[in-house]
Amino acid sequence: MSIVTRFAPSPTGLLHAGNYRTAVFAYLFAKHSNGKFIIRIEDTDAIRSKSEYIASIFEMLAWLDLTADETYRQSEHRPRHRELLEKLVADNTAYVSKETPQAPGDREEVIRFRNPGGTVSFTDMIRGEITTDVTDLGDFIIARSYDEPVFHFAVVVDDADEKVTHTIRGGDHISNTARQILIQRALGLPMPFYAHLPLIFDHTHKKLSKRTGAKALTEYRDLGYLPEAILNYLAFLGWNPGDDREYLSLEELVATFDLARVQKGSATFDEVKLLSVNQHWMRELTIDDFISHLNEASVDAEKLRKAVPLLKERAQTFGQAREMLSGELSCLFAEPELDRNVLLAKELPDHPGMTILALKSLSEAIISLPEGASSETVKEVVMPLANAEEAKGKGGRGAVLWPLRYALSGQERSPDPFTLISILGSAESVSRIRNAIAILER
RNA sequence: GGCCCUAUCGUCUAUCGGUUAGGACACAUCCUUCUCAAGGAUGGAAGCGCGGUUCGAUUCCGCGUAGGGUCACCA
Repeated sequence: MSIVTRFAPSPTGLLHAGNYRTAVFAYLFAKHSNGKFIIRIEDTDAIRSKSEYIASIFEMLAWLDLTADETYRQSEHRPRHRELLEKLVADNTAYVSKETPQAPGDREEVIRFRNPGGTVSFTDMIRGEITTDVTDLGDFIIARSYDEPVFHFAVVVDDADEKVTHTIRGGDHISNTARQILIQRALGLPMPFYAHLPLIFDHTHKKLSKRTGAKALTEYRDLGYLPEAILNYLAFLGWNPGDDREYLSLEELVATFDLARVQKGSATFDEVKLLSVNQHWMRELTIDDFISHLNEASVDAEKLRKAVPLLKERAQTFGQAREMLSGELSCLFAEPELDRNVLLAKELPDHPGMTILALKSLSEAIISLPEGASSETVKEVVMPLANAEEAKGKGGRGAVLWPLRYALSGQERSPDPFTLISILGSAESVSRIRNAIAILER
């Protein structure tokens, strides 16, 4: 059997990670066995559905690299829905019912399904057999009018028409399944396999929802998360490959994915873990790719290239990386302002002027450095001077390295001076050191 | 409240009756070190409770408890 799965979002807002997670699972399951992955936009709610949300869904799915084999809009199927609705009413398995409107927008006439009662059960691929007593559902509404089918009806018809073999969706649909099966039977349609995914909780331990502050996936993209990280993290919420691997690419996920390893219990969305997954994937990037993701045109390109290792080691998102470029790492691109007292922080009281002497010999050593010297080379030249100071037994290496690093960075916390010099180049480094000496001599 | 689902470290999870209950993230300590970051090492940290079944239960069953989902003319 050729597998067909679908992702059926409703475009009534920007989708969050929980929504896209069902897309990820449906996609992985289909692609694992070379099946089809369908996207069906459930836009039957004409009032709340917005085209901008539809655009966003396709945009984000493309961003995640989840490509659909077919795409549909539920609203395109109106004629088909109408046809089957009429059939049901003609069969007397559904009927037009006079109503007293309870809320604004309510119709005076709706179509209700004649509930046969009894119990309905199905075998969920993740949870096993689930049985529901369908009697207490009553004669539920399946359409507001012949041209306005309600979700349960449209889903059943569309899944069948689109030849969906596996309906993979969130666990919050479990209780909808029984009534959908009832409609299926009345229509004589085949029942797909069902797989209800464990829900994703937020920090309040409730189903992820925009109402309680779940971020839209677009926000993560804008914050500088990598799609491969989101994908990786989402796939691991409620599933695991069965071994100790933690970082899998889309290709590897497709190869490994198995519904049998999907968890039954809900999982809590953990931004801290997401961050670390994202950092992993950032570190996998080549320097060029990293820079293009950074998209930071306002700084010196050559220095930026050299700063990438620093960013990879410190930033967990590209947003953070950009912040660093204008914050703690800004000294790489602009001359720092120095505070005389900080410069002298490691100066020994009985050695007035020691810092000046140290900086002077440092600048002499650094000026002779070859162009493009690596931080290791710099270290080989600078460290002996610091060690010599330590050998004197007074200030230690810090007496040399602290003023050096501060002269270069203007910050009490920064990357080590060797790395700074290798990025700044010897000329600029010496100029900054001389600037520091001038401040001390003032 | 009715119905349904779920239950291993703080979090994501491994274990498909027999393990010193493993890994990852986070955390702590140490090492490295002028600072920060990274890195390395080490450590603390879990089977919800009670009954069964069994030679043996985290694992199977029942009950309890807890949490969640769902009860729309939204999807």
